[in-house]
Amino acid sequence: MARQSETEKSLCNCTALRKATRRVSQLYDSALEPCGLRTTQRSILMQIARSGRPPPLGELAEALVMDRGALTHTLKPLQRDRLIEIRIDPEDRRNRLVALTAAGRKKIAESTALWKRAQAGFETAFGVAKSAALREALEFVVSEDFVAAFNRRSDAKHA
Amino acid sequence: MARQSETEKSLCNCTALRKATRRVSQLYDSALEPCGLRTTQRSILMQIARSGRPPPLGELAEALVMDRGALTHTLKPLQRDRLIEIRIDPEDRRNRLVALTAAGRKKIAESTALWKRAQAGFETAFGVAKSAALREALEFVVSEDFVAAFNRRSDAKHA
DNA sequence: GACGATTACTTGCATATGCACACATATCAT
DNA sequence: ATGATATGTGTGCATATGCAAGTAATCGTC
Repeated sequence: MARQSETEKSLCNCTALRKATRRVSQLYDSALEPCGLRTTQRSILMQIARSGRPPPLGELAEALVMDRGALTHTLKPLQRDRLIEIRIDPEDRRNRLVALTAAGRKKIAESTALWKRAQAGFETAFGVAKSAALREALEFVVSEDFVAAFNRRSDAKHA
Repeated sequence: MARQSETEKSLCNCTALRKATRRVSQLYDSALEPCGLRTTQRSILMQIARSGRPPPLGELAEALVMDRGALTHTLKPLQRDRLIEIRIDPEDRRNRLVALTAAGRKKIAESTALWKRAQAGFETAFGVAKSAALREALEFVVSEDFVAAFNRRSDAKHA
């Protein structure tokens, strides 16, 4: 008797992603808790480390698929805890270079064992191969190609 | 010459999810912008509608894979804008029943055309079948089975 | 029928994010 | 040089979330 809308599950891809992210973030954050880092914070520190040099804020934001302003805010706690340092680029004084401190590197090391446990939990539960496939799918969603295709379709707006 | 950690991509499933969610949320929110709802807000209204009756806050939070406290906060703007109403359950005065108002239903209707465009953009870019598969994968990640399996593995803690 | 345990929320505090607007610095055409 | 532009950030405001501690209402039990 119930109308369809009252019983069917949500088909929204965005909602599905947000739900899953809430759940998984809770699990990873819980695992990381002993080291005092959140997943987001660790991902920022790791991205800086992977850059091999202190990246300008904009580049870091882009790598993290994050708004510049949002990143500025998010860096505050890390800066306060002396895990990172923000310097003005002498080459171009508009740039802010985000650098890991010694404490930052140490914190990464400290968090890695905890992260591995969470990651192992995920891969055990979801499957190693399926996890890799999922990451690949999500990477595509984040790519320029995806965004372009998305907009090409929905730009059938009223522009 | 670069150390591996400086060049390899992140393998963190949680980070991958968060990145993708940021991107996709931006796209959907942008599409929904004309109606004044965010994806999260729309997903809340839709979940209430699907319930078929005003659900207690806790049940709503669970359906949305969201913390109760977080949901309480998130409902504030919707309540302020009179899209929902929160009533005390006469059957059990501890419960808060979250009900759609007429304006809420109207807002859902208003947002649906916009949502469909965003959803179509996603499905065009990612593929209809792959989208369905992705949602299914994400649904599993959200399930109790997944959480149980995740914890079984990572509970090799020091408890 | 009062007391302790349980359940359902609310609040306060902190981080996570995005957007629009204000600022500073760099570039470039004239 | 100089003003118009372009670029890279910082800030303020609003929503999104989670957790811990406090509060209210219910229940089970003696």
